[in-house]
Amino acid sequence: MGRRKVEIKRIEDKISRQVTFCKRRNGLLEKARQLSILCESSVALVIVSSTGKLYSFSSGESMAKILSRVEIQQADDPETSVKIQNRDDMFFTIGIALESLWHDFKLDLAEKGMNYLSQKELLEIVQCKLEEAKSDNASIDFLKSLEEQLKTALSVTRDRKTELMMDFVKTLQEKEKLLREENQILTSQLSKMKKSLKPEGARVMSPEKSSGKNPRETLLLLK
Amino acid sequence: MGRRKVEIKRIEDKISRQVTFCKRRNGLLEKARQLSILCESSVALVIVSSTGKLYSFSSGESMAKILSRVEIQQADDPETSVKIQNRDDMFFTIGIALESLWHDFKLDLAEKGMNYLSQKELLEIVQCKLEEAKSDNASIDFLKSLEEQLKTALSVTRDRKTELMMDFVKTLQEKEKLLREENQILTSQLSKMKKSLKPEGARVMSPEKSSGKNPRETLLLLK
DNA sequence: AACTATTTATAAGA
DNA sequence: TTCTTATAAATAGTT
Repeated sequence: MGRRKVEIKRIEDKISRQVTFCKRRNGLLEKARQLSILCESSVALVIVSSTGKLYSFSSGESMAKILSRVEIQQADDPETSVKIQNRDDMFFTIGIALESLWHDFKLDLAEKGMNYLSQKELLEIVQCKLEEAKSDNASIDFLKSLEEQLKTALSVTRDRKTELMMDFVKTLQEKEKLLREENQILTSQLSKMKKSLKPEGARVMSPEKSSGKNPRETLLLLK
Repeated sequence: MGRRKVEIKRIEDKISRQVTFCKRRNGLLEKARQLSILCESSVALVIVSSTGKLYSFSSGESMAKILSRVEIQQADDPETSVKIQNRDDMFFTIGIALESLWHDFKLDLAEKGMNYLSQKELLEIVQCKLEEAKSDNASIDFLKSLEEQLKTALSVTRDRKTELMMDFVKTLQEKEKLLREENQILTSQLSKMKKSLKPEGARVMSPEKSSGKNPRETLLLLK
């Protein structure tokens, strides 16, 4: 829809690519908004330009409703609930979670006395903050804290892997404790024997020779 | 763009709302695809109809690139990296994670010998499975496993907490190894001394009495 | 699910 | 950038 028909392939010219991005991005966002209103559907749209700038739209409401419906259903009958087994379920889940988070975020801002901002303005705030972070030369530790953030935000979500790891750590710590106890006993036995023996026989095979590691260093490593 | 101009407000007639949803949904998905190709941008779009059916599009590629760039930047200078402090950062993160997940999912399916499916067909599979799950009256345990799923699926994402725990586990395992070595040395020293001493003085203090745990059990625990 | 009259989006030019 | 405008594309109402 323009002066001439365009093939759908990467626009090579940088300038016109940027211009087209701007126009079509706005068009897409507007269409998303219209669809969500006209047809009472939930729409979540994220666009990231090739320069990394973020644009998004989300309708919220009814998706949040779906979410809460699912939650209620789950609460009613926790025994029949089924694990997410595959990526299909997961994608759907994430999609809803994303939408829900975004919706919450908007509510959050609204509560903080920004009731009169349009969604467009909200998005501008978000982008502005992200820009700030970038120009501060602060590379954001995005990914590393994703899990933690999710946990904070999605308080309903429980972390099984972490639990398992915690258990494993606990086991290891117990092992360590036992070993140290054993070590101590052996050491004390040894020193007592040495005392009772006095000079003879103690150096049949020195620990330094039987192992690459020096036990003193070892103990130091153990804090 | 039709026989007459329409106001952007909820379409009251159910039938025409559904028809419009179908038409505009397809239009929106196609526009999203075009934008992502023409302008090399990353686009993630989720649409949920008022009846709960899911439709989505995601471009992937360049978002994944952005993601890896962030990671590299982070790896280069872990000291200057900054925590996600607010929901803005988080939303962006989630948006990228979502997009990345979807992209991974598509790759996954493609690998599993479904190379010739169009994206449309892929989506149909997803929807079909979701429909199945619903009609099975199985309320999906969405949120409980969300975090775990994210962790499993986002192979690009490195999880700081997990990393820290892994490090911790590694340290513990090293400690364990050293302790075992030390233990072995002590044990061999002790047995040699016992041999050279023959009967006298060996049982000044038995390990079994100085500790509640039997060292043999301990060694068993250590595999 | 097609058709087609219109509206809307947008490519190119200014 | 922003606006203008010719034209392509999307789609509302109809069949």
